[in-house]
Amino acid sequence: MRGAIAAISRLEARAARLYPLPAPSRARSAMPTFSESILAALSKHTGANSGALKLESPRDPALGDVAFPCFVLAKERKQPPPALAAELAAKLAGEFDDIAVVATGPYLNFRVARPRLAREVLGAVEAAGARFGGSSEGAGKTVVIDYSSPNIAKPMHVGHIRSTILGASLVRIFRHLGYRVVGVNHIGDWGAQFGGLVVALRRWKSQVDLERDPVMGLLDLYQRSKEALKSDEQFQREAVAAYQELESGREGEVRELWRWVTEVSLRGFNATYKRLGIAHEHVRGESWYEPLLQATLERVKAAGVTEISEGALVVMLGEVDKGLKATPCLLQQSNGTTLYATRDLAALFSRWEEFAFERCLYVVGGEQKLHFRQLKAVLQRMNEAWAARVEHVDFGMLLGPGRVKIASRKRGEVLVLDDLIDECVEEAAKVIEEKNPGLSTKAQVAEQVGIGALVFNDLKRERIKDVIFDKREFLAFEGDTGPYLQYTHARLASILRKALASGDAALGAEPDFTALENAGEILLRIARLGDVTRAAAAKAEPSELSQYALSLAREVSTWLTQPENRVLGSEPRAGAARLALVRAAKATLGIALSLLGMAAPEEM
RNA sequence: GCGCCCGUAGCUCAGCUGGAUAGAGCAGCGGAUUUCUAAUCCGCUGGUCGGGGGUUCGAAUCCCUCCGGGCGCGCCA
Repeated sequence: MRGAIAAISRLEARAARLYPLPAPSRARSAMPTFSESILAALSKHTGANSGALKLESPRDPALGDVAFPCFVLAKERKQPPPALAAELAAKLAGEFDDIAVVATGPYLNFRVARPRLAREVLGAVEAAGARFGGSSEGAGKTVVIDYSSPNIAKPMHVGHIRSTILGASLVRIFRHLGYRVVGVNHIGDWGAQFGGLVVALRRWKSQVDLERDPVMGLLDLYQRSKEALKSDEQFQREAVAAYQELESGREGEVRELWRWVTEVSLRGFNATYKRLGIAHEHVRGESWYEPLLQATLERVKAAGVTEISEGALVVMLGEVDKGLKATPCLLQQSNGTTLYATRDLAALFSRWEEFAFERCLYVVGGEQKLHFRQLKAVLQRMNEAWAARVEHVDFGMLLGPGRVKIASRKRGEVLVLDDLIDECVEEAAKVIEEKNPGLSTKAQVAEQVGIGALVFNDLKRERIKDVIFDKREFLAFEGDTGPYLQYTHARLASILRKALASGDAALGAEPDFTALENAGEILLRIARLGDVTRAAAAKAEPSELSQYALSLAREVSTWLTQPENRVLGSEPRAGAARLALVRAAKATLGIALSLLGMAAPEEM
């Protein structure tokens, strides 16, 4: 994937040399953007603070580019909104030479002359390059994102897909905004079940294939150990002993086996992550926090918020969160052992001390809402001011067609993530064979498109919504899918490639932006990438960007299809303007795809 | 029982944090191909925004209530 990106940027650089866009430098520093101009003029004539004036988009693009609803102001002035709109329209008429103002009922609609709009938007894209839509709002701030977090000794299955894909996208989004991002993989490498696994390894190692695919072999052993734990008392005793030995920290056979299991599991995970373009900054197993558990308990106790209830150590939470009055947080069982919450609390303290994060996001399914709400409430009771920085980024469940549960662990059926990815890639390869058999990079593109379909399927709706996992639907590669976005990108790339190859007359020409008269929606859409990216980060909601990318791709596709917008071989100055639009749309769509964690192929 | 979430076209979802006539995709029907890539585009059909109250100049959006569905609820993770 890295290679492809390098190739794209080489092409970009070459294209930029051949047909430079209007120099944005002076325009950006000296001239306000059209929305700034509009806000300033409104502020001047209404006396209202420009921050209090809210601009929006007209319902119908034919009405204008930017709208100002006059209701609020009209009420203050005890004036009918349409009258105020008309009055303001008259006053503002003389303010601009390239922005038209009309009053439409209670609305004031502004339309920016296409040359100005184009210069401004295309110039901003050109100036920012790959950083377009980004900012430096996160400079000096750290965001910790806990995502994916699989358990060892089992392959990643469809159940891990949502956290992995959502988290990976959030990592990219925050990074684009200048944050230092620490992607954390909190590996489940601890627990009583490893006692059973160790015994299973001792007994049946030779009966399974641990050579070719160790993780699948381990899964087999893990399932057999679960059976044996139920029926075989000798096995049970050995398993308990093995887990005790593991917990003791003693070096020996048990520790060695456990370490080996961890290693091969991580190796397997990393192969999958590599295909998805994912690399965590911080990989740490639950086991790492074991030595900190006593100190964590002491710390909570010292804060004076614990009590003993039915023999267990708990923190009552009703006083900081009424909804939790019936559900205290258990930190230590009556037999002395610690719990899930204890471990997460230990990890949280450790992360705070290590990273002093601005936000700490847990990309974990909605089933665990109570757990994270309790963790935050414990912090609140301890008067930790940073409790508010901890967020549970919850998401809906993965369901099969007909809303039935899939990947039920109880029955031991696992839909292995790698197999699923393979299936998507194979399907993509078939479509390529059918649509574009001459493509020289078939295998690479099939990988990009297949994975793109899978990733986008998970990101296109709000994360809280359940995902109906219907292969027939997202392997169709039609409509609102990842491949649709990639295809649009490839078509734009194709135009640029052909312009370069043929030495089109538009390449050296001075752009005539009046040729972009009917491209206003696209330009306005491009201009919004920054707002959308910020919203996606603020809400921890990648679907903001998915929906944005779909809108942009739809508008671009429509525009490209109209014969009058033909780029190549048209009148050179008009062609130059259209070529500039194509370049900016491609760059913008490419950035959006990359923020979602998808490849943007040049051809497909 | 308690806590939280969801309910918009036949299906899957948008709806710019309260604004103008509620929009896409899929499915169905009908069109566009000597293609700057038809993995596309255009048109048609399809709506009591779960029901009922309320707040507001204005509600799919905010509040209350009921209905339907889901998730969770101390010694698992």
